[in-house]
Amino acid sequence: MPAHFFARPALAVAPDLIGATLLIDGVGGLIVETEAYQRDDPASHSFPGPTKRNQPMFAGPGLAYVYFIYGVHWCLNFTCAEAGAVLIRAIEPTDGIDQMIERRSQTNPRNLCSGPGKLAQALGVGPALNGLPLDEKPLELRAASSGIDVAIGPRIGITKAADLPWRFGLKGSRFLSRRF
DNA sequence: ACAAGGATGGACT
DNA sequence: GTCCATCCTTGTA
Repeated sequence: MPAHFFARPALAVAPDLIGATLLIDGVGGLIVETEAYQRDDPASHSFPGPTKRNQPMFAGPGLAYVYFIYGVHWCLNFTCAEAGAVLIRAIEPTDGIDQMIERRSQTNPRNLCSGPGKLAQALGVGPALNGLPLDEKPLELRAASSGIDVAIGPRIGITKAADLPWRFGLKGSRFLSRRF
């Protein structure tokens, strides 16, 4: 993964992450679904300006941004240029599947990482990861191969700016959180 | 100090 | 399809 990969707007980074490999302590797989969140985007955590929670989004590109939602789930983002971020929404498991099964108490491969909360649990994402650089352990990222067919659609689970087509996925993948 | 609501997932009808 | 657990963050007084 080139050093400047994340030093671009989230809207440019998000589709390029489809097909990339993400590992955390050796556990992970192929990123098959992402969403872009930008600074002047009412749905973005950075929209109201700097706060304690969104600190990593204002701390520069190439960092992990981890937040807690609905009192239950953790979600993993990669920070980009201009206080943007990309939400990692689904992964096709390839490495450390046994550990994912243990963490998720779930044996169906399609239910291990098919959603932002699920993949966070399967990969052991928690507050300890917040703000960490993406090019250092325990994180490992490898760029996608060329020729990836990317599907585009509106983002999921938001009420503000819900019509923007800023969700990206690997076309035809069986590991998405939802169909496009 | 307090109330509102959320980038979800699992259980259930 | 509907319902809702559960708690952190944020805006407001």
